[in-house]
Parts: sequence; C-alpha cells; structure tokens
Amino acid sequence: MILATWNVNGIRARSQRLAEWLEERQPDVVCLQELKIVEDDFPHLEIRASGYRAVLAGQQSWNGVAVLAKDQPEIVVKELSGAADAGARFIVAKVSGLEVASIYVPNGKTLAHADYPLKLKWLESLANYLESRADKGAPLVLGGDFNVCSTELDSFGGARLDGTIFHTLEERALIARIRAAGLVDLFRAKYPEAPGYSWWDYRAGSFHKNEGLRIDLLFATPDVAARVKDVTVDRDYRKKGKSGAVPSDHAPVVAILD
DNA sequence: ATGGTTGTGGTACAA
Repeated sequence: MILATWNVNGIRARSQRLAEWLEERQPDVVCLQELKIVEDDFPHLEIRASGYRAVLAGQQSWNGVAVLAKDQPEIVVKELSGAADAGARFIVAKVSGLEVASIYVPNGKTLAHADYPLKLKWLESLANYLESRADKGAPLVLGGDFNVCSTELDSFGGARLDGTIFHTLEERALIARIRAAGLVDLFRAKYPEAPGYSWWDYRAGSFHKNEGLRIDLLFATPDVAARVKDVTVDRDYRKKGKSGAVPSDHAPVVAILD
C-alpha cells in the first residue's frame, strides 16, 4: 500500500502533472492541498480517468484540500472545530479501512502578522481534534502541508532561522502535541537525520541550491507506521515535466507500506 | 543583488 501527500499549488495548473504522477507512482491514498478551486469545478472526470475517486473541501482561488483513492472515499468531516480560519483546509475521509485527514495549515506570514495567532489557533484545534477522536484505536493517516519546520534539521536555514515564522517554539510545541497524541511522523521515524525537504521557493534558484523546507508531512497511528517500508520525496515532480509544464513548489511525499 | 516566481483572477494578493 502506498500513501502520499502533495501540495499541488492549483489543481487547474497541475492536473496534467498530477495525472502523470498518479500513473507513474500508483498511490493508493493521496492527500492533496492548495486545490484553489470550488467543488463544482473540481476535475472529477480527469481524476476518474486516472483510476481515482476524490472527495474535497473546495474554495475559490485559495486553499482547498482533497483525499484521493482508488476506492471511493467517504467524507467524515470537512470542518475543523475551533479553528478561527474559515478556509477550506481540513477534510477527513474513510477509505480502505483507514481514516485519512488532508490538511493545509495557515501560513502565518510573519510573527507580527494577524495571521500568526490564527495559525497557532488552527494547529491547536487540530491537536484537540486528534486528542478527542472517539475511536483512538482506529488507524489514522494525517497528511498535509503543515507550514512548520519541526526541528532545525527540517530547514535549509538550520538554527539560523529559529524564532522566525515556521521555526518558532510555539509552532514546534504544537507539532509535538500531534506526536504526543500518538501519531508518528513517518519520514522522520524512518530517517532521523535526513533533511527530507518537500518545498522549495520558486524564487532565487532555491531548488537548484536545495534551499528547501520539510513542511509536507505524513503522520500515522503506530499500527500503520509499523508497516512502513520506506518514505521518499518525489523530487522529480518539483522539476518541469516533459511537456515543459511548470511544477508545484512542493514535491509529493510518499510512504510505502507492506 | 535587499532581489527572485508562481496561481488565480483580473491587473492584486498570497505564498
């Protein structure tokens, strides 16, 4: 079984690359973020042509999250209780005996910006949701763009950027709460010392210089985590496609299970 | 060198 998460940065601009990636990678369950599309305009037919079914929380121009799977996912919930940000950033679906959450954490912009406390509130609400799950034993996968570098290792800036947005003690404490709720960071569990960057700025040759961040994370309950054989970043999908198609600024993160 | 690029939607704004 293959699980994945990918911030596509606009499903319209990325539908061809998405189809190529699905064809090549054949994931069983995929969390997508930054669809930037309303539900009525979502390309369900293209997704279906690739052999997948989707459920989503959509929004015009910004945000938007989906769960794709070869089997039809069933929506559990589309709103995160307690989160102040009303954007389409959260969806939980059931598929193949798993509960799958696809999330897009608010960016926060800067510590001085009004969005920063909203980001913390959103992460707090997520931690609350995970801690209060009715059936804590049920297998859960949580994939998405967390917009937080969990440690110095997760950022090209290392300790230099400590205290700046994505690198604060408050943000990191909330990621720690997700781990404390019993979820395993699949990449970090497998590779304690690898950077594992999944995002590179479009500007200033960041990808070429490998100045990236590991902000796209796959978490899972211990029963699922125990089945993980490998976790990889599909870096080739951060490059232009054969047809010259522009990439997302994020690469897919993939967990291969037995 | 205090920049750079992209997506969406509409010539601004978020990332």
